Order: sequence, then structure tokens, then C-alpha cells
Amino acid sequence: MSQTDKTTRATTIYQKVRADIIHGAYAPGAKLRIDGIAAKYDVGSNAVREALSRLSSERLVERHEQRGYTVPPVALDDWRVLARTRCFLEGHVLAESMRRRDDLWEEAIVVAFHRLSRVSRAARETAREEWEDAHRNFHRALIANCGSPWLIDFCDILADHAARYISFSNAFRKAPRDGLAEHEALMKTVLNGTPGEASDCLTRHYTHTLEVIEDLFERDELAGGGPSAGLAELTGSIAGLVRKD
Amino acid sequence: MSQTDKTTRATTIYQKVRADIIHGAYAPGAKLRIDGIAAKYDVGSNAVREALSRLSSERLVERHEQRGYTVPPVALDDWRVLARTRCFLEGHVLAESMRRRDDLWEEAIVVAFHRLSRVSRAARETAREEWEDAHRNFHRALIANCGSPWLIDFCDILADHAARYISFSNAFRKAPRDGLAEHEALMKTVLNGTPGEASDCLTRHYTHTLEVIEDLFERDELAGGGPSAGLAELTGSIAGLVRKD
DNA sequence: GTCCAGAAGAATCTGCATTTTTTGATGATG
DNA sequence: CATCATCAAAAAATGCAGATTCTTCTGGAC
Repeated sequence: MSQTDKTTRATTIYQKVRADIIHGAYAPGAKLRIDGIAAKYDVGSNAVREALSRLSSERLVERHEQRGYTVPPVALDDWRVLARTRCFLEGHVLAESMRRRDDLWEEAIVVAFHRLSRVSRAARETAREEWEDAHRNFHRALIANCGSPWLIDFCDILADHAARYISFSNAFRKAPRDGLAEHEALMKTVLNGTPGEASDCLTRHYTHTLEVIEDLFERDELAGGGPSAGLAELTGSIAGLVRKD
Repeated sequence: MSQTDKTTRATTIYQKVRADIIHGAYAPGAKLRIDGIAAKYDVGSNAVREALSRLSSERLVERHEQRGYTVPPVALDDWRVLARTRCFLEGHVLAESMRRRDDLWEEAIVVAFHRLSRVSRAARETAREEWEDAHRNFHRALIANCGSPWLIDFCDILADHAARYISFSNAFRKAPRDGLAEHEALMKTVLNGTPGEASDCLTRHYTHTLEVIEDLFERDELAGGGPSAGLAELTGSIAGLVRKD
């Protein structure tokens, strides 16, 4: 392990596997062999076991008693539920955040947006991870003032899962949208508009993402995929792995 | 281990420790020593490690890197946030469940209430666990139709934490309220009323619990506790264990 | 095609080794 | 005398390798 310091092995593996899953490094439905991951990262199987165990609580991996762990499947219906749940929850949490408006919160939003805009201008390929962090931080800043760590946590979990779907979709699109203008509009509504307006704005933002990925699913299912494997193929490959439990 | 079958050791320990924490068997802030638990349940330390690891994802135990695990503290402010978050989330989820009303869902509610009423009549001491299960199932049945496994999951997590506070509060009250009448009224509103009415009814139900436990906190803090240790004392004992991280 | 050994593969468990944190004693300093 | 720093011993968490148990795969009989 490169980082010898504060973090434990299990935590390091946890972060790496988590990032891998969110970024689509493993196919949906794929089996996560403990020994395999242990060998890949050169650690004992215990660390891997603990990492997967933690991930399963966030549903980023599926746990099958005495049969190991798998990457969660990907399906159009699941995506719709996820996206709508996100609209509902984060919309309300944002509105609540605005009702409790204070200076620190507003300033943190402005800073988060500034950072996002800086990264957006950077080269896309070299700064993908940075952009994702900045983007995540911006959305987190919006809802940070809602007064309930629980709801913030729940939004975070949903965001992780949405990020996985977005990663898969990015593999099939030449130019993932940057959306800086959308984020700027969102920020302005949050700072100057009513809670209802901002909530609607956020919902539109997420609904847009929902539809883009819906289209990808439907096109793949209709056309059966082009030169590269499509989302439909990914979900198809799951069917073969799914057990009759 | 008595049950040799389907469940793994780690899962068994997970369930036991989880129940212990929810039922207040461990003091808030107490350290959960791995070897201690391993010895208590006669398993290896790995199983305990994995159990605690899973529990920490639900925030039922706190994880301190390389310093082990502790039972989460208990505080009036935390309780208020928890209870209000619950009102908000479960209220909306219930309303959504009603908007998607269907026969199976209604029937499941009726059955769940019937079971709850049966257990309510049984002796309180002998059937405490049964009552808790029936109560939990009743509330779960109400929201089961909301269409989002995510939200159901989130409500479940909040319910676990609320159950812990309620366990502590029960230790200081002669007769915990049964609330069968309240639950019957709730069911009738859900089945015959509007989503808004039902959501309000549920909120009142939870707000009542909120206030009862608020009172316990405040009385203890003012009076300094009587013959038995009060909630304030519990929270006080935490202060001594909290580290300066 | 279905069923049943038996082998192979994989997850789980155990006990011990290693590393880190905590504790407690000792002595220096203001 | 009180406070602080240092350091060794003890306690506890983390990590590892092999033993054990369960699942999955394979080949053959019916």
C-alpha cells in the first residue's frame, strides 16, 4: 500500500472498490471474488471482506450469504425509481435548506460554484475526477443547511448510485454535458428565488439526466446495440448471472 | 452457535449486537471491545469485526479508525432532529403510498393491524419483542406502497434509531403507552382519508413520542435525576468518554 | 433429461503475529 | 507543589495464513 498513514487497509480498499464500482469498472451483476480483489490490491482477504461488507450497507454491492458479493444490476426501472426518489428527496431537502437560509451557507454555495466553474474549464479528460468532486460538493453545499444529517446522508447515498448510472451512460456518449450554465441558474434560483422555484429547478436538472439515460436504455433495447456494447447488453449479461434465489 | 444453518456467524453476531444496541443493553458512548463481544458470544474476533462494520454503516455504532467502535451518544438535540426527520420523511412516503393505493396494500395493512391488536392484548412483559415486531411491521405496511425501496429503507433506518431512544425512555416510565387506539385511528385515516390527513395523523403520532421523550430529557436535566439514573446522566456519562478528536 | 457422487473453487472461521493506541510511571520544569 | 513531557508496558485493533465449511462444477449412471 502506498499510503502508510492514518487509514487502515480495509478503508483503503473500501474507497478503491467503491470508486471502481461508481465509475463502472466492474460490469453490473459481476461477481466480486474476495481473493481476486485481495490479490489485485495486495492485501489480506480480511480487509477486502470488511470493505465489501461496508459497501453492501450502502447497496453499492450486493451481499449473498455464503456466496460472496456481486455488483448490483442495472435496469431501466431501477434507474427511474432512483432518479425520481432523488428528485423528491433532494428537492424537499433543498427547499428546507433555503427556509433556514444563513450567510455561511450562502457563501459556501458561492465558493462551491466558483470551484466547479474553474474545473469545468479545465480539460475534460485530465480532470474528470476533479470535476466529479467539485460537482458533488456543489450539490452537497446546496442542501447542507437542511438541519438533518440523516437527509444529507440519504441524498449522498442516492448520489453515489446515480453517479454509477451516469458513468455507464458516459461510455456511450461522445460529449457528456458539462452543465455549468444549468448549475449557475440553479445557484441563482437558490440564492434569490423561493424554495419552491429552486426545488423545481433542481427537479428539472435531475429529470433531464433521467431522460437522457432513459433514452439510452430504450434505444439499446430497440436497436440491439451498435459496434460497442450497449446498456441493454449490460442488463442482458446480468440475466445470465442472476440466480433463481 | 445454536443455529447451524443458513446464517453466517458474522450475521448472527450482527443481529444480536444490533438488537442489544436498539434495546439499550449498552450505554450510549460505551466502548464496544471486539474481544469482549467475541468472548461473550463465543466466536472469533473476525465475525465481530464484520458485524460492527456493518452496523457502523447504519450508524448504529460509531467507527473510530484504529480505535475501535462505540455506541452512539444520546442527546436531546439529536433526538429532535431524528424525530422531525422521521415525521417529514415517513409522512411524505405514507402520502405517496396512498396515492398509489391498491388492494393488496390495503389488505396487508388490515392484517398487520390485526396482528398488532392481538399482541397488544397479550401480557406486556412476555411479549415485548413480539409487540415490537408487530408494531414495526404495521408501520412498514403503511409505507410499503410508495414505490421506492430507497425511501422504505431510509424509514427503516430512522425507525431503528428511534427505537433505541424509545427503549431508553421506557426504562424510566412505569407504563409505556400501548397506543392501539392511536394506531387504529391512523389505519382508518390511511384507508379512508386523504393523503394529507393521514400524513398529519402520522406526524401527530410521532410528535407525541417526540414530546414524551423531550420531557424526560428536560426533567432529568433540571432535577439531576432521582433514585435511578436518568437520561441526563446517560448523556453525562458520555461526556467523560468523548475524546478531543 | 434428471439425479447423484466427488472434485474443485470460494467463502468463512480460527488463532496467532503485527501495529497502533492507551495507560501509567518517572522525572524535569515553572 | 503542580504541570508537563517522555517513554516503557499493557491493551486493543488490525492483518495474515492456513484450516474448515459451504457452494458450484463435472462426469457418469439411470
